[in-house]
Order: sequence, then C-alpha cells, then structure tokens
Amino acid sequence: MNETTFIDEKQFLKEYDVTKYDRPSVTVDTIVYSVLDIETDNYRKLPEKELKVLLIKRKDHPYKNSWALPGGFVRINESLENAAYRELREETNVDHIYLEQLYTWGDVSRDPRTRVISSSYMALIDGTKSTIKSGTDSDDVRWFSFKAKVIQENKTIHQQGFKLEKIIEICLKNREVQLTSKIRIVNEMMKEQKGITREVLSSEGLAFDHAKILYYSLERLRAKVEFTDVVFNLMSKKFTLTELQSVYEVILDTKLLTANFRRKIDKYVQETDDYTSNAGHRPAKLYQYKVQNNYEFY
Amino acid sequence: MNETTFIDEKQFLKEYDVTKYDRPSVTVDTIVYSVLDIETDNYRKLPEKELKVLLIKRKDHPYKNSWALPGGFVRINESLENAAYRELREETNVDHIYLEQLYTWGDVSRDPRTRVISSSYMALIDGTKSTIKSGTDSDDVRWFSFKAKVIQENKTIHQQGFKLEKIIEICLKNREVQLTSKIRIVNEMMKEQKGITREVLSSEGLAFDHAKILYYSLERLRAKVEFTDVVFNLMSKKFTLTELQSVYEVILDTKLLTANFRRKIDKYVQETDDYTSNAGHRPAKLYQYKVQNNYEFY
DNA sequence: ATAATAGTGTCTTTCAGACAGTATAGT
DNA sequence: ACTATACTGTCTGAAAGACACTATTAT
Repeated sequence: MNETTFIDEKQFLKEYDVTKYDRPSVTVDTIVYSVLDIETDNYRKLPEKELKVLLIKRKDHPYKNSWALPGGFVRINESLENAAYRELREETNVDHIYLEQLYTWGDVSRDPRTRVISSSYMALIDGTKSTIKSGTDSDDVRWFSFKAKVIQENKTIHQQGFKLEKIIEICLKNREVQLTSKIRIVNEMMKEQKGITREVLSSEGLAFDHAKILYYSLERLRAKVEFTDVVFNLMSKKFTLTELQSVYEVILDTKLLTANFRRKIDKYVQETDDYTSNAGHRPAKLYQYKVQNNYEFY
Repeated sequence: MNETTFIDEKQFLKEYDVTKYDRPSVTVDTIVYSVLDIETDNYRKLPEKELKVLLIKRKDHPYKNSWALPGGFVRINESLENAAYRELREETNVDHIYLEQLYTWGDVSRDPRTRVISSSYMALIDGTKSTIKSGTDSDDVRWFSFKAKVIQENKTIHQQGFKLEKIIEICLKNREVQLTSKIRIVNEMMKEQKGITREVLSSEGLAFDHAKILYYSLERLRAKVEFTDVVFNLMSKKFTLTELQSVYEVILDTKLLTANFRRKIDKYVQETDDYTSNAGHRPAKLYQYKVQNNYEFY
C-alpha cells in the first residue's frame, strides 16, 4: 500500500485536474419531426400529409453550406437535455416541445474537427403550432420532407444464423433543395454474437453522419408510434380521426383500415362537440387527446 | 460579410483548437446482468434463481470503498462501445457478451470531480459461463442479487393530467454486503408537457447516481424481455423450458402459467436429444435457442 | 408409493385483420 | 344526383389467459 494514496475525498477532489486527460467534445443533435399538409387544388379533397424534418444550413466549417440537424456543443454547466432545448431555441425558435433522448453516437471519426460524441434527441411538434414555416422564415432553417426506402436487401443464411444487409436511400426535399443519402445497415445474428452496424455510404448536402442518425430516429419513431401514444405530440388540440389516421399512415408508410384503426385508438381519444365544416363533403367530428392514467416505459 | 471568414475547410480544420472550449469528461458504465442459481438443501427441489448484477469496489476517490458499476473514462481514440468492452475486460474479466447502449446521463453534478457525462450500457451474460463467481475471485468484483420494490406510490389527478410519484427501494446483496438505495421517480403527464424525473434519494455504499442507472436498466430489461428474445443471452447453450421460465419470472418478478409460457416461446426454441438426469423427479428435455430469421428493432 | 417436476389439451376471452355497408355535407 | 369523406357492424382467425389433467423419474 502506497502511503501517498492516503488522502481523503475532499483533498482528492481539490487536487483533481481534468486537463490531465484527453477529453472528447460532446454535442447534442435533435431530429425535429412534424407532419404537415401538402396543399391541393381540388377543393373537396382532403390535403395529403408528409413527414417533415427540420434542418439548418451550416454557416461555418466543417460542412459549410451543407444541411444539418439542429444542435451543437454541450456547455459545461448545462444538462444534455437543456443543451438540446437551448440549441432548438437558438437555432430554430422552437420551444416547449416533446423531447426524448434517442442514442449517443460515439464513433471515433464522426467529426473531422476532433473527437465528438453526440447525443441525439427526437422532438415532435404539432404541425399547426410550428412557427417555422418553409419559405417564410430565415434562409437557413427549413422543413424537409423525409422519405426513406430500402433499395437493396440481401440475406445470407449460414451455419448458425444469418446476415441481413440493407441499403437504404434517404430523400430530404423541399421546394428548392433535394438531398439524397445512402446508408448501409448490416444485421448479423450469429449463434453467440449479434450485432448491428450502420454506415453512411454517401450523403450529398447532408452534414456529418446525420443521415444515419435520421434513419435511426425514423426506426425509433415507427416503433414508438405502434406501442405508445407519442403521436399526439404531432397533433393539434383538436383533430379528426381521419387526420390522426393519416399521421399514422405517413409515419408507418402504410395504409390502415379505418374501422380497425378507430377501434385501436379509441382509448386515446375523446369526442368534442365540434365538427369540421365547409369541406365539400360530410363533416367530421373533432376529437382531442384523452390523458392516460398509466405510464408506458417505452 | 467578414473577409477573414473566407477560409476553406482544410485550413479551418488545421487551425481548429479543441482546447478553446470547456469540455465535459465522458465515461461508460455497464450494468452486467446474469441470472444465477441459489444453492438448495433439498436434493429433489430445483434451485431457485436470482437476478444478479456485477459491481466493483472502488479503490480510489471519489466514493472510495463504495461499490460501483464497472466502467470508466472513454479514451480519445476508442468508440463508446469499445470503451465499455475494454473496461469490462480490464475490471471484470468478462468478454464477448451481449452489449447494448441504454441511456446517456448528462446531469451537471453527477460526479463530484468534474462534469462527467456517462453512457450506460447493459450486458447480459449466461450464468454458467460467467468466470466471476461470487467469493472465488478477487475481493473487488462481485455478483450482487438485485431486487427493486415500489415502497410508496402517489397519484395526483389534476385538471389536465396526472402526477405519479413512486419511491423505489433497491436492494443489492451478497454474502457479505447489503446495499440499499432509494430513488424517486416522478411522472408528470400534463396536457401539453409530459416528463419524467429520476432522482436518487439515498444510496448507501453504492457510488454516484448508479442506483438510478441500475433501476433504469431494470425497467428496460423488463420491457425488452417481453417483446424480444434477449433472454437467451442469459441462458446456457442447452436449457430446460422450466429454467427458461424461471429466468423470465425472476426478471419480471411474476409467476407465469407453464402451458401459456411454452406456447409463447415455442418459436424461439428448438428441441435437442438430451435430457436432464438424476434430478429426483421426471427428467426434462433440453432445448436450445432457435436462431430467428427476422430482426427486431427494439 | 411418493415427492417433485415435466408436459399437454382445451375452454374462454380478447384483439387484430378484412370487408361490406350506411350516412351526410357541399355543390 | 354526385363526389368525397365519415362512420359502423360483423365475420374470421390468431393469440392470451386460466385451469385441469396426464406423465415420469429417483428414492
């Protein structure tokens, strides 16, 4: 036993010097989702909806002029969550929204500047409340429609498991810009070891590894939408059941059967006395979210 | 426009100086789970099982001599996951196991030394393979039985939502030591804002905010066990269905009906030709994990 | 024979999927 | 009357829950 190690905790902390160690930098990046209407010409038809993501145009190096997820460095005296909220306020003028931590990305070479570890958050915002409207705001904060599709799938079954390789194409589009990225997801499931690897293959106009983070968030959003009531964070105070259904459909990228859908979400909604009007067809009853009594971990 | 900002990305990166900014330190902490048998006296009775967690005794300040989750600082040139694996190897001699990121804890005052952000990982290890056996190894790595119970629950329903407050007592025990912690979980679900707060109330002999991290991991483990096939990472190569059932029961802290359980897990298992023997009662068929063809996101 | 576990059959209820059908504003 | 959407009833089959019952080994 070394005598010199016999110092008490108070003294130890006083002498503690962080600068002795090489430290990574830490950022937060937030995927802000909304589901917004596409304007239509036919006065009787309901507007279609699109899944949107908020991106900002980078004003500085690296990836200058590319688009990126809103986010930035975590300050030494703020929590991760507060950092995410602060960056959202500063960069996009969004506040008081649903925010949830997703995953922390710790690859060594994610960022060309230095070692940067990034915690990603997912935010959901009611489309009608969103103050950032495409085109009307400053040049560098925009909603992009977000579509992902599997363009290649490869399954190899060997001895004691399988390997599933998927190439996914991600399309981010608004009136002026279109960004396309490709990512590879490899899912190896052997007897003993199972693992998943995500890798950006190409990413034009989209900064860092944000394509991969975006796709991860979509997988998570889809999973949450099926098991929880997060969707209501994307709805305005009052909504029709058809609107609610199309939000589900846009996120899950499938069509649902109305009767079954209504049965399933019945417990989450509550009638109001109001109806839609002037729609060129039968008016729909407006509903609101019925606050739940229990808590879902996921 | 400032002329001096017109430098290209290459030059920008060359001149980039990390030390200009205050950076937090980053650690990883891993909750290593196993389900182990308790020895019994009655030769005919099957051994009961217990949920175990691996803790190490801290040799240095802060929290010297307290128990803590295995983990440590992330090095500048290793990924988060590699850091978790390395620390496990170094501290507990555990390798090649199922590892999954859980959550990143970013409160400002988690650590008395300095600002420390910690990514927590969950590891699952087959009880028979575990080289660290309580008592036989070095003094400072031990399996603790892990039990959590809600000792107080308080629900307030107000105007547009509810507030659910739970006090949870966590018990970590091995032959020599017993650690007891209390944490408070507040679940506020208002019309607009929903949020969850986790807070350590007291934690004797358990370092940092590890009580809260432990409980979070238990919630996650329980959720995963119900929807996925992670459990098989806790099983040895061959096992009886009764063993499998007790692993579920120990994790979920409930009794299950055998017939229903077997129906449910049927698709995950595969018969072998072997049976248990010398058990003092009817021998049981041994099964093994049947590798699945699809991939579950959660 | 007995203790203790292993393993199966089946009834009931609940829930998801599919589909057909009726209802109603605005022009 | 027609268009486009709003909303409902019911059949089917799968899965979850409950429970009773039979089978088999070591001592």
